[in-house]
Amino acid sequence: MSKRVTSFDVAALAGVSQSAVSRVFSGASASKDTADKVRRAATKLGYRPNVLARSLITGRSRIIGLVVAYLGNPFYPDALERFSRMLQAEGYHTLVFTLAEGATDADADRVIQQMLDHQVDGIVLASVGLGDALARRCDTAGIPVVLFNRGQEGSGLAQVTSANREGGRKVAEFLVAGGHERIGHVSGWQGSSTGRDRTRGFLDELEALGHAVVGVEDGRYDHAAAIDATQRLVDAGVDALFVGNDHMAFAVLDHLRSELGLSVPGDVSVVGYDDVPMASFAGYDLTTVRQPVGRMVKTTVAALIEQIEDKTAQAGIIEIDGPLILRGSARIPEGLR
Amino acid sequence: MSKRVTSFDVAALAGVSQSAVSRVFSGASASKDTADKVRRAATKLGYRPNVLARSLITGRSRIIGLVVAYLGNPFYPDALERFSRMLQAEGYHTLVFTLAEGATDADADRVIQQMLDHQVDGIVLASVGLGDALARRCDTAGIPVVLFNRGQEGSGLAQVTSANREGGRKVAEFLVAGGHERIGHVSGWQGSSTGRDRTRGFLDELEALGHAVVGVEDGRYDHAAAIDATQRLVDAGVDALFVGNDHMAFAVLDHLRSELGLSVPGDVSVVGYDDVPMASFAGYDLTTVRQPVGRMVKTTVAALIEQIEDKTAQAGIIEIDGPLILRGSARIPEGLR
DNA sequence: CCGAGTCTTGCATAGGTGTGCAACGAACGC
DNA sequence: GCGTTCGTTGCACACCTATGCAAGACTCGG
Repeated sequence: MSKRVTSFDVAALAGVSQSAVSRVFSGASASKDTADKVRRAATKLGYRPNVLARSLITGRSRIIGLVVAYLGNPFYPDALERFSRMLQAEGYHTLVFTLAEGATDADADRVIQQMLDHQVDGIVLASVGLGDALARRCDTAGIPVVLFNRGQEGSGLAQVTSANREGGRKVAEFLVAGGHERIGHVSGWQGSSTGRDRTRGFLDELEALGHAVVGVEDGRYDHAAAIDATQRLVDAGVDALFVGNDHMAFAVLDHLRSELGLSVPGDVSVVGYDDVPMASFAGYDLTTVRQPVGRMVKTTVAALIEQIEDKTAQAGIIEIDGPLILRGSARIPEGLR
Repeated sequence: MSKRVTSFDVAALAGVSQSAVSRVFSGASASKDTADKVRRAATKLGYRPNVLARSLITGRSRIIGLVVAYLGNPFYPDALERFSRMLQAEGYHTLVFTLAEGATDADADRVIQQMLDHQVDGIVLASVGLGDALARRCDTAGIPVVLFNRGQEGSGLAQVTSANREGGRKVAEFLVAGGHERIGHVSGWQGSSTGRDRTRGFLDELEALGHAVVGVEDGRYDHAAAIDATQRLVDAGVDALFVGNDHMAFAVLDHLRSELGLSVPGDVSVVGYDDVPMASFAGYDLTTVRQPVGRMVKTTVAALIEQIEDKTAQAGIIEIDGPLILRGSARIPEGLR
């Protein structure tokens, strides 16, 4: 390993000052002539600017902290992959932090501190399960934050979600149009805004259509809890279930078919939320509301970068609408066939 | 936002020199007395050492580059989550790079350069799909590298995989014991060591038991390719299939049941490889060889850190054995019930 | 031909830490 | 009491780049 080549080495070979080299590589103004000389010398020596030194002085690391709780729900790996790719394209990099669901405030503080230590330029909080405290602390630290797939009322933080209430509404409309009479709901975690919003949109629309809900059980975005909830709703005699996300819906389908021997959608229709890749597998073939991950990620990145580059940028609340994807797990109304 | 507090501020308040502060926080020797004074002043001011400055001077960033190709196969998100958590526990952080499967050497170089720019202390290459060129370049750059779930013959690089040949062998033994007569194989990508090794172990054992294979088709770890392969093997009349990983096995199961109307394991037994969480879902209930992700990740991290801390450490090849998990997708021999 | 204005360039310094070196004091053996 | 050794501390510098400032080069209109 040879010694690391610095901007001074390049300057010496090119016959200019170190500042000239710096200016060429940081995009500042420089004459065509010197720029050429510098570039030639740089490639000859294999020079690359030292990111650490650069960050140290500019105070900008071009690193984004991505906090995520649980990658078992395939929606998040998908998002993570897109975040990494998109940030890479924008010249940023992704430092991943995992924070278990049951994390205490002390854990959250530790993660925040570590992100501060690395001087991340911005933070994406990508998990419903992450407590409000974390978001507040990020914001207090003066670092741009965007909540991804997660809202927080009145926090003033930027947030990008799908149109959860509208999505819930669509499902209600669809199930009623399908002629279902005893509709139940395995909700997403009611401690999260996504869970609450989907539930509210669903229930509001049911009411507007003159239908009562047979029962609402909190599945807490958890496999086992969803199965318990399903059991209770089946006991109550449902003929349709709206499940708060696909991850739970798979558990629900398995339980209905394998444990209870019920036919889907013959005995019970099931509708999920997310449209993760697996939802289209023939084994599940799940009717579900699509969260347009690509657009959500793109929007999140754009919002974050805007905040980074212009500290006065207003933090907005952005909802992205997604369609209901019709598949085989729920009876389809005549008019839509 | 107040100004950032530096070691000089702490030194002034504690009545010592800046070097004393540095020594206290970097674990060098210092008297109990000064250490106390420094710590008190530090907490009072809320001081934390600047990681960038520290990395700049020591040349160690305490950041690990994790290169991953495709998170659609749920084995990798699982591994990623564990890597992040485990590295965090060891005081390292995870910078994620995605490299599409069809990435060119130029793409690979770009990623390498970016990792070098950030002075990562080590690199984990966690994807079968990543070309050999990338691994070589990482190594040439003089940065510790460990291949995760991916081998490379004669490269001299450290690598951690499961015992793929032994795994393939177990499957052959199991299927033969189950009385299957027409055994086929949808292989993992034959361009990867994992794919080749599983296939080789499987075929060697079949031969040793006096069985011929009906057919071997390369599924290339790809959904669509696996379905094509399955179709050809079904046409050839198989009564059992060993599929190169779970991700493909799900596609195979769906195709067999939904498209071809076959019963599993009545008409065809299916065995996968990985034991991703989804394999235990009732909808698939897949018999499969477990890759012990937890131990694989732990081993990888340990090997990497050893290389980082002792540059002369020998890079070894480590294989971790995993059991065959018996579920409902393959006929179980009498003796094992 | 001159003055004003614009672009370019080098000098010097900042950014915050780790560490070699030398000095210093204390402890200790004789 | 003196020489030696060892642990502690401060000084100064290194790490590598970006940038304010001032001076120089250059353009252009009158």
